[in-house]
Amino acid sequence: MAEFVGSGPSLRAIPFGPGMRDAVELLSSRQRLQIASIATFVQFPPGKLVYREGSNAQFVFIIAKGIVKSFRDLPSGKRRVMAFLFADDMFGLGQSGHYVNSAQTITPVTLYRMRVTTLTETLRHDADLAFQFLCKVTHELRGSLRHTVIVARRDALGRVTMFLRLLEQNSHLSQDSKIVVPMSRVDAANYLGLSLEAVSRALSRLERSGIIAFEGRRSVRVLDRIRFERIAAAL
Amino acid sequence: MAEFVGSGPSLRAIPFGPGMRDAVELLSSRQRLQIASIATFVQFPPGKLVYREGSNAQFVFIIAKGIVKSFRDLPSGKRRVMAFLFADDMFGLGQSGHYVNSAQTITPVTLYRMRVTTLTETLRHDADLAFQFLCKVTHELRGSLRHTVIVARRDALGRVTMFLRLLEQNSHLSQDSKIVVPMSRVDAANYLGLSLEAVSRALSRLERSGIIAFEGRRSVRVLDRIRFERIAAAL
DNA sequence: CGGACTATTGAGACTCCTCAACTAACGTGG
DNA sequence: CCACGTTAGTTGAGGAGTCTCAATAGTCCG
Repeated sequence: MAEFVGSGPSLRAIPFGPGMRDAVELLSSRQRLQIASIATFVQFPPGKLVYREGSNAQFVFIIAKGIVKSFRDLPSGKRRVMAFLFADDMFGLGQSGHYVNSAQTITPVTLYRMRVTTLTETLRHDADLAFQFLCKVTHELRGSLRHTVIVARRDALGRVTMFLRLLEQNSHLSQDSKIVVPMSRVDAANYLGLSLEAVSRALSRLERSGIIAFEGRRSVRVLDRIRFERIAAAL
Repeated sequence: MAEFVGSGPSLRAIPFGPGMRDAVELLSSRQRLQIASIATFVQFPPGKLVYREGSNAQFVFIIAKGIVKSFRDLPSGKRRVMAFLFADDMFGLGQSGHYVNSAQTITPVTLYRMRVTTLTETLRHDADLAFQFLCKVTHELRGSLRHTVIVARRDALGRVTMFLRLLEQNSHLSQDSKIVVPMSRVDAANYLGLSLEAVSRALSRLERSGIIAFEGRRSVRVLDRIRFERIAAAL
């Protein structure tokens, strides 16, 4: 088995209990080692399909590094991106042994890969670990609810603005109002339930209005935080 | 403490592991008794606010009977219904000790109420129970993803049709294509991200097209299953 | 440097939202 | 039992916004 980077996998989440705040590394070093002991270390290039919707859900994954999209293809041929997944996120929990979404890498990605059966067995014997996974999935549920709120908006401008804010909050790296947009416009559009033209137009309007400024196509800086937040909140 | 009905609380969900299918009662009778031992039995009339968004998240709830809506009020005054909750559903898992949504009863409701601290303590000492809660939250996460797919559609007709299908799958009682719609048009509209006029028009169109027939305002029968499913799938 | 892909911009059609009026249903009190 | 008021739901007309189709510009990679 390959060597594990750092101190092993982690699960970023905000617990539901009182007295804790902001993002928390859920796992103790003991728990990280425990997961590491049942996980395999795998790497993927960008654009690689990790698994396909409906296929046999053998593995659960935790991201060590990189970005993954979870998506679903609809009968019409449209594609819905259900979530963008970052470091310390978990994915691959299916339904009745089958994946409900497809998963594909966006950047080069490093994953911890565990057999569902092995993970299940481990969780059934370690209450603390199972509880941390519960916190993590609850955290993902909240993320999904936020996504629903974004998608339910009618105006493209507001959706795109909320999306940028989401990326900003997510990337621990975002310094001095610089937001990295690691995915393509098409992926963003599929996440937001918009056409890519609408995404492009909304970004253009934000730029022309002096609210944001592009630094290359994959990086934006927020110039007018007041108006930025006003648009995001005006739903 | 009041007496508990039946065999105690349950958690309906579809596990992610292999070899299981369809809705499953997650909890063993031992686990039900364990939850019952830390839960209080509470009843609410229709339209009663169970808790308010942002307030202190002291309790977690499991529904024994009745229907609850979980919603969020937006700055504009609009209301987003994030989920309708039915028997054996759990709700009240907040963030950092605060509820992220408000919860309100729709029908008369009977709830199992547990202190978060007590539940947490229990889960930390019972790996099997924690694992079942994990399955349940995973199940709710899938429900939220379905919701996102529905809301991301542009056409009101399709959204309303998918909503009816959702209700049909959810209500264990739905016999011979009769679907009970227990919530108001406004609640449905807030769930679907539509105006109530749009919901009303969509239902009217479905009825005029001969696809559904109303039996009172809160009950519909699917007459043309083929076209019904075609509309639901045509996104 | 060329080609394929990604992204931007423009014009017309369609759908939903808003505003408004109207109808139906329900519960209350006389 | 009925009249009334309140709430819920239906239907209509105009305006705003996005989607689609189409063409152009920019970018990445061989």
